[in-house]
Amino acid sequence: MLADEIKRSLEDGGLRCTPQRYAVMAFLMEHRGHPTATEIFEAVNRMDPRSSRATTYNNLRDLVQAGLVREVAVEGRAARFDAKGIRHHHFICDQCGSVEDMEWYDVPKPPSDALGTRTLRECELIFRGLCMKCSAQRRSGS
Amino acid sequence: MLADEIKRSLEDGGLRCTPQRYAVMAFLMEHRGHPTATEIFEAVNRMDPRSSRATTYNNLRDLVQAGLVREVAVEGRAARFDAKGIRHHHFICDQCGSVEDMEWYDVPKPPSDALGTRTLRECELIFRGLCMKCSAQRRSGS
DNA sequence: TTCTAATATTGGACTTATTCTATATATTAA
DNA sequence: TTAATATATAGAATAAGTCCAATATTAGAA
Repeated sequence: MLADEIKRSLEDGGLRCTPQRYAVMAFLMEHRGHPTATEIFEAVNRMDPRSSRATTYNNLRDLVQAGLVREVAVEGRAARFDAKGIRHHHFICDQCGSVEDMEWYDVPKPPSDALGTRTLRECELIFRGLCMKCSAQRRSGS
Repeated sequence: MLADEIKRSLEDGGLRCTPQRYAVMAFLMEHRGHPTATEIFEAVNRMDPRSSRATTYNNLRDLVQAGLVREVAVEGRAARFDAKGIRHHHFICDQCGSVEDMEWYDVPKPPSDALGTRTLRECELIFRGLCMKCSAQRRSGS
């Protein structure tokens, strides 16, 4: 059952399983579309229990720190979040800015002399171009 | 001479070479450290000619559209910019958030069935981990 | 259970980043 | 010159995110 799994992973991360925090985590696991903090806040408040704006931000920060959620690197002003599940790369649409998951595959690491004394944790790809919708639009005479 | 080169590249991009726009472009070419819009605005205003905040933002938008400048994909609130010159990947420090350039090397493209009808323009790598400074700090007993 | 300390939640004020609006100014083509 | 277009500007407006002090909830010990 998903509920227990979420509860356990929160506790493993050293976080109490409060209703608000649970709701954020559950929403992220069910909606793999890289929602913004505002989207998460609004979604959670359409259900019970309610959560304040500050709490939503606090919980997102805590979840990121606990390693359960990732803040996705995209340009644009609003942070986007992603429950860490299956690894994947990201495709960002030049035109509409949507962020989509792309199947994971291993990527050649940088040569160690380029890395210097940095500590490498992970390597992620960002693809850019036009998403399916914007591609179709442009082909059919923009 | 750099000045002429900048002037020409602006005009190639269909943009007039105004003093304010020139200043933004010149600053980005001389400071390859992914400055934020505010940093660029402040730097430009330490010199002549002055530029308003709105103009700085407008020019950054125009330069990105013309393909001369890239908005870097990072998490964090403020957009960061980068004069497109030599291609490179990015290293983002988990701890201090700094963004550093990493030497370019080609990356295997996704299989076309994963891509579907998307149009791919480019593929960029994001490395995560600890930068040299934060790495050293942690080694010496945090 | 009941109690307690540590953690969370809350609304609202505040800060910061960015965009918008209206107007003035400069540049280019005719 | 003139009209059309592109730019620049200050400041207001919006959006995203943070901070705070008071209150409530939670997990675990007694």
